[in-house]
Amino acid sequence: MSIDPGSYTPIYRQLADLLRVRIEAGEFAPGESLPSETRIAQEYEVGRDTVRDALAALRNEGAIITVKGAGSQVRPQHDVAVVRVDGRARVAARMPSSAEKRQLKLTDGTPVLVVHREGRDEEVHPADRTQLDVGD
Amino acid sequence: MSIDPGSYTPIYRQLADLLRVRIEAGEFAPGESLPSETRIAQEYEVGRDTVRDALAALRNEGAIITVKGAGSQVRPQHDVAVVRVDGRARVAARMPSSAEKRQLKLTDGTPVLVVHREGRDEEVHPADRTQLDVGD
DNA sequence: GCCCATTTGTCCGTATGTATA
DNA sequence: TTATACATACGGACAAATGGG
Repeated sequence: MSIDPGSYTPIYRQLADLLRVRIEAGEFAPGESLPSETRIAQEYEVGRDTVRDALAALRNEGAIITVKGAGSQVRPQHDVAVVRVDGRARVAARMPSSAEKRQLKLTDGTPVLVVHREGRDEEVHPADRTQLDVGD
Repeated sequence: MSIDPGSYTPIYRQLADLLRVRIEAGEFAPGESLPSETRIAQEYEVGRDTVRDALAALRNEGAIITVKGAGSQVRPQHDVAVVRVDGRARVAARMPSSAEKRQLKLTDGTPVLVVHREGRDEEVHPADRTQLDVGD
């Protein structure tokens, strides 16, 4: 499979799909680095900006993380903290505000879980390392 | 408040902050269009690319939605469907796969809620129009 | 239905700054 | 210190979608 410049699907999206397949196939282990943007641009014969668009898409869907100066890697799996939610509650999810993102040290593509309970403050949990245990 | 090109905070981020403030102040109602990228670029005297970076940040945090050919608008609030979750369950949140994004017609910056229950199929709900009612 | 102006999307280029190793 | 890699910011050009007339 390769890139078709004549396709109606944008190149950066085709490239993101190709990289996603390689990631899911296990070609890059979690925590392992992908090739550099320049390298990928050479391999697929596209501009670096196009590569960056593809990597941005993968970041925003939580597939990879990127560290300035160091490169991109498959998103490492965190240990999951199971948070018990007693009693009746409302649970929602959303993207963090920029303040929450800083405070909780959230990477791009990481939502938060929000727990509302009667008479209590709202709880906000990072979704990349939290599961809720609810009910009963 | 204005943009300081000499700041250590990137221009596109300063611009995103400025626009976020204007949105939160109610200058643009939900569903109401923001000025065009070109217009914003002129107003703040920055390149269109910088404006696009700022708008992308706002999209990915769920603050706005953008429609090709039509512009960006403050994210309209959906009616929330409350989904009752009976019994014990595990609840998580993550960004949708590209397939889920298409199927559920999710806009950028919209996570999904995932409900795991013993002996049942996993349930996936769009977080921009779903809340879970859990417990008891 | 069609045309047209507007607007966003895609893709490329260059240059410079900053973080990492 | 040096080299590599990503981040930011500007520019231009054309494609594609929208909406109004």
